[in-house]
Amino acid sequence: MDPARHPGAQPADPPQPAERAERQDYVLDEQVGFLLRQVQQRHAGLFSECFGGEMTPTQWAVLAKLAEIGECSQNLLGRYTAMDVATIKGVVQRLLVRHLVLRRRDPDDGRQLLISLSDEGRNAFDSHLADALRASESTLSALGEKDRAVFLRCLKALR
Amino acid sequence: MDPARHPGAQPADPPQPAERAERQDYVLDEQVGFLLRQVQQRHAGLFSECFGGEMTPTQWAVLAKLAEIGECSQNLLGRYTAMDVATIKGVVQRLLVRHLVLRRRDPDDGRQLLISLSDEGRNAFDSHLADALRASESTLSALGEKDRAVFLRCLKALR
DNA sequence: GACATATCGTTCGCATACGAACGACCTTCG
DNA sequence: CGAAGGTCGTTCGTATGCGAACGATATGTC
Repeated sequence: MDPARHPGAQPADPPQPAERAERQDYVLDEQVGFLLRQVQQRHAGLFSECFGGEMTPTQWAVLAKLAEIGECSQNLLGRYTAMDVATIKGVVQRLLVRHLVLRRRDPDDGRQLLISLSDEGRNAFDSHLADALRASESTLSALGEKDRAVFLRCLKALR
Repeated sequence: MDPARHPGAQPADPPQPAERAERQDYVLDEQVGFLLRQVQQRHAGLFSECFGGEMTPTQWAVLAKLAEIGECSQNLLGRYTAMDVATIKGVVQRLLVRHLVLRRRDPDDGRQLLISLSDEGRNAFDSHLADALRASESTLSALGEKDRAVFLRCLKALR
């Protein structure tokens, strides 16, 4: 099939040359957002593959951040891992069910919940560390050394 | 993290210097997936801002692709816009409710649904074209000309 | 101490995303 | 023709992601 060709499928009235020019200038496949979404999708697939489907990128991010900084309020944890309060709540909840994290009330601030890695969670982090590195590597495998550096620098600048 | 308790009398050469180095090497904020998610989130916010909250990136992608190629089966439209069959169904459904697209059975293939822009959808595309360009521009505003070119090239290679 | 304000966590609704299973339909091969 | 296999669309379940509203708690100010 040659789906890219739809010769006369749409009348495509020609009375507005200016708009038609603009319309031609807008190629979806050249837009940052569209490309970003696709790269993220591919990464998510590779990530799931590397982890044997046992962990999502966001769940891993929470484990990794907790391993990095230790016990932390749920709210702050969300900020560190770039998750909305509603999102971090769900992620923590699912990790709780799997006994990978612990949750307790902050004795000094009744509003906060303190989240930390359980022993099981720490083991999970250690045993999946290689998977995480492979996921990052796989995602970038199409780029050379130089491009990777520039690409990562750009990502940090755009975040 | 210091379970260096080796009850037995082992030769005790440096206890896994590789693993210890690995754990320190893994900084979440340096991982491509984590950065990608954040950049995408920022873009989504800018996109919503530019469009006055009237359109999501995926909905816009469908309109833009339909404007580009004309009538198209729902399945193929999903492939063009990088959406799962379950996802494209929802997006098309929401556009249908807003009367921005039309849907009809393919007379030559009873399985397919043919999706196309309505007049209203074409107007919406035209009137939001500037918003879309502003969204792309805003997302990349932190990068110079050269970096933008490299960045976009990398994104296309990683997709 | 009391009130205004701010923060934290929860919940709801909506919108992507994807895997899996399913029925309907088309094509191909024997 | 008829069976096998492929494609298309739908549905379900699960998991992000965000805005908004809400109650509970802390803090700052008077």
